[in-house]
Amino acid sequence: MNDASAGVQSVDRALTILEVLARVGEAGVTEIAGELGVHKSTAFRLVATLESHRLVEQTTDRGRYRLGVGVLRLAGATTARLDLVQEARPVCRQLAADSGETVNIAVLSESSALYLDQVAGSSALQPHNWVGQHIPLHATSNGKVLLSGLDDKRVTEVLGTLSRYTPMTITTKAKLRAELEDVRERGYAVAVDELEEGLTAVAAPIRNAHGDVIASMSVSGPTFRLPDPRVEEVLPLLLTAAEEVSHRLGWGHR
Amino acid sequence: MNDASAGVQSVDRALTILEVLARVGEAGVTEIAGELGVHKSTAFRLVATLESHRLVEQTTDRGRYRLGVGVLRLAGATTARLDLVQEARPVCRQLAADSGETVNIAVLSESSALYLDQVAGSSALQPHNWVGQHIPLHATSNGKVLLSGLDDKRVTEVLGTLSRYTPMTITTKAKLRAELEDVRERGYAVAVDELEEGLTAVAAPIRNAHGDVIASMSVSGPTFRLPDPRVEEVLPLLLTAAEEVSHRLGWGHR
DNA sequence: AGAAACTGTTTCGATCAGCGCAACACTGAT
DNA sequence: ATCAGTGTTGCGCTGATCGAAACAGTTTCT
Repeated sequence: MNDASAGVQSVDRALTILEVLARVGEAGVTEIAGELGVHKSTAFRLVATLESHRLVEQTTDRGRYRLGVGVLRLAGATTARLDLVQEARPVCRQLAADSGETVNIAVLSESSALYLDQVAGSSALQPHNWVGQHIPLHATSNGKVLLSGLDDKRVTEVLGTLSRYTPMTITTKAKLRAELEDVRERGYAVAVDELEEGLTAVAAPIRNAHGDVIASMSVSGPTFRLPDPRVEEVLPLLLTAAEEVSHRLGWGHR
Repeated sequence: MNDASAGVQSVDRALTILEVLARVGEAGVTEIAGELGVHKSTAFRLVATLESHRLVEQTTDRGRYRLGVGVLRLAGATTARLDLVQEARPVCRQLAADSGETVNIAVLSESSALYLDQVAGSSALQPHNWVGQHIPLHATSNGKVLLSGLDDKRVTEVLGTLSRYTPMTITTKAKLRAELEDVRERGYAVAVDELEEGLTAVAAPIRNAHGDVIASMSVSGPTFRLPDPRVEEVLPLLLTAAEEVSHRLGWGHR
């Protein structure tokens, strides 16, 4: 049922209560006691202590308990320290090392993708630095991932005209919409020679605690170095990296 | 500094550690032990237990500790269960999309405004995550709206000294009272440069089935992007959004 | 280099905090 | 009125928890 390696049991039980409440939403003292395998009174005292720190509060009607605003307060302090770039950087470094290619982090910003961070791959020729640049959404893997997090209505709002950059660029909204559907289904996006000939990129979503797509992480490099089979190799690395960052930002189960 | 009525001391100390970390961001075992007035080893064991639940994590470089992702996971569960946030979130999203600015939900908590949720606007960088923070009531549009829902007697109880943050901050109770009267009449509140220079916000009340003001919804952004005429444009969007949430909470049907 | 002064971590025995028990107050249903 | 629930509280016993001291590393000073 529980991990044997606890530490301070009393604290361990209290924290387990928080997890139980997170799972079931609301619970009474008796129910909690049952879940922990301890006596009612024990559960009560633990809950009372949690309550004194406002981590739980009891509903007015019937003495049941739920998570309280103290949690949000802690979360506020957490996100202040755990911002996207700071959390993503070590993961990006690892991914860049493992794949040997350049890794980028981008967010949606005013109808384009804004590149927030970049970690160069191990290769000799350095790509140019995208950080701070606004890049069209429809012609990049990052852009497609970011768009895939929006509903159709917002996609329409955000998209202007789909400029052509190469013969491979997607320029019709219908085709783009179909592509976005694929991205949502597969959980990643690929762009080969769509923005620039000879440039291949693959991107995956980064989600926050609510499950919203708040950013995109990509691996990119010259097309000759990233042919289809190589992309297939890199993909699982990218996906686990993006998921790792999502988890750090609170994207838990359920 | 500490409340004498603790409950389970072991748990109380552990939770205090979380609060300390929320305040200072990062701390070592020794520092934490000093703050609690306990021995190093005690602090260590408590921290280790918190770590096993991922509520704190250890920075790689130097063995210091900070709040971890477990907090965010709990926060996600908390907002999911608070009916207010759950009902408000889609409306906030829409409002953020329509206005392009950041939308917040705040409630009254312990003589200050507690920010429960935030949806970032389409602008480039995330402004500042207010969620979980306690903000002074007299210097924010949200605060004024929340105060406007109280009668004069309760306003007096809740208000302490009105600290000055900028030259625009309202610092006399008489002036604030007059402002609150205006807010009640108009049904919204504005704050330009009152908490922070260059920050403009406009807020409207969210009411429950009884008509009480239970929360406040705001649109905020840099003053240069929200001059008077722009505020006038955003206002109707905000008012209908706030009313929509109020309706979802049961306000309106007799 | 070496020592001193810091870290965080581990071990261990004494002790007091925290546990289970049982009684309590209360609500709603039978 | 009785029962079956709830959350809450006082009280002794006991083992989980605490603090001291030793350990294993860094960084800093001499």
